[in-house]
Amino acid sequence: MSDMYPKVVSTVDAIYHTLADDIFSMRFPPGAKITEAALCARYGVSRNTLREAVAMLLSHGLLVKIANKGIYVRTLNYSDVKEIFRLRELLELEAIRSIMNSGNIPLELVQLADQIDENVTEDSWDANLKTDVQFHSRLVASAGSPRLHRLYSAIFAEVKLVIYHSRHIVPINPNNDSHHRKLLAAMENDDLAEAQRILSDHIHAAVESFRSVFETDSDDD
Amino acid sequence: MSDMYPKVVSTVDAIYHTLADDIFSMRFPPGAKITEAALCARYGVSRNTLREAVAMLLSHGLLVKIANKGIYVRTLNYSDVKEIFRLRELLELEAIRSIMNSGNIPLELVQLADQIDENVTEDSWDANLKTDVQFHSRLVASAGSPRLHRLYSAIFAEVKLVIYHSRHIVPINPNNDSHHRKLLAAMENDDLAEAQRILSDHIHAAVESFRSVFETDSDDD
DNA sequence: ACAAGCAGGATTGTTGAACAATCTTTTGTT
DNA sequence: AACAAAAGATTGTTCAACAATCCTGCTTGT
Repeated sequence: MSDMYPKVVSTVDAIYHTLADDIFSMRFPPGAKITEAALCARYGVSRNTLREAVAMLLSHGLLVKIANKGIYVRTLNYSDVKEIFRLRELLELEAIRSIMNSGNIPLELVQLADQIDENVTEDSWDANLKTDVQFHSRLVASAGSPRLHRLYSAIFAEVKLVIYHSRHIVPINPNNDSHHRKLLAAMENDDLAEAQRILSDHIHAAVESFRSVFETDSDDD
Repeated sequence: MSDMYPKVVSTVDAIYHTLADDIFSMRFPPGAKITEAALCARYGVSRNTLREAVAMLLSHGLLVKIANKGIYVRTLNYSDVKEIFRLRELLELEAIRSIMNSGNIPLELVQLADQIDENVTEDSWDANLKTDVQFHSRLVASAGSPRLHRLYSAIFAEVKLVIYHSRHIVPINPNNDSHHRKLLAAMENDDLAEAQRILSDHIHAAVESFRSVFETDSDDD
């Protein structure tokens, strides 16, 4: 991090996001070995600062450390994807319950859902995906439970890893029939079971669409 | 950390646990201000190492940071307790589903449940509590999902904070009727609904027993 | 007497360099 | 060719320094 006039976020946070982006974009592909010295040079920060950022990435599952040996970019197989999305489902279902319990659907979510549907006809596939990711992130954030959000953060980095790494491979968009709007409608309608069913279907469909990307020979179930 | 012949765990890990213990035992009471320099002196480690440990405590919720100001020991109110135990319930229920799905109950859990019941007549209240905590921790660990365990870690430090801080205040032991054995029996019996009910009751009873300890005037439901 | 503001001290944020511990690779000897 | 020792690379940890920010208390002008 070179010159930045008034410090807005901590250097550690900035490096965290920069490094995460480099992983999402495959500039550091799965399995790649990471050396602290190389990253310090790349980002222009001290080793201590970098190590704090790396520690976060480790705790969020984007990096894997082998003691005294090295740090590697996480390699995911299809079992991992299923595990990640199962936990994601669990937490988002809780967010839905919490929001419905509070009695009002945040406008922010409605806007994001609309945005997704509007863009679906255009060829802005990447922007659409980003909005989709944001919808789910904000869904959990609006549940009003800082700890639920904390737990979600601990799995969401891997969710993004899955989504972004299959960005140009996944055969067809599984989100093109207004899942998000229907979900919010069910929540508005006070129909918890329906809302949960829509979310679960949405997530299960996503997992299924990732099968071809992450399934390898050495992968049971 | 002074002399230790062959290094077993990293210094950061050691400091993490030592500091956590100091918080659990109220040597650093809730709301206490923590200064890095003081902790470095207390534990005899460098500031960088200490900062890495503190970062973990922050991500687990035991410490709270206010930027450029200081670090404070988390102060919990009854709303926090309810939130913490709700999430704990969510994750442990998932662990139960996962274990039952795998088809066999780990012996380790049976042994811990037996140990709890055996000790309940003795006056070893503290040891019993520790075993209870361990049971739930191992329950999630044996689910065979590293990420479920990771999420659980992100909330379990606060669970321990609640339990240990009310150690000598909570009126009566809510665990004295073989909850754990009954839970395992239901799991053995392939009765998911019953197992879930037992766990939820166990947790809700615990939360209720903490009400008097954590409830303050400025605390709505 | 009292509010504004400035100076000084304390604490965090970040850097750079150093050395020990451990792992990997190369080299050297038989 | 095989095994052992030396050299190199990387992580783990420490120390010292300085910048940025916050808190405190004092000075000063009215």
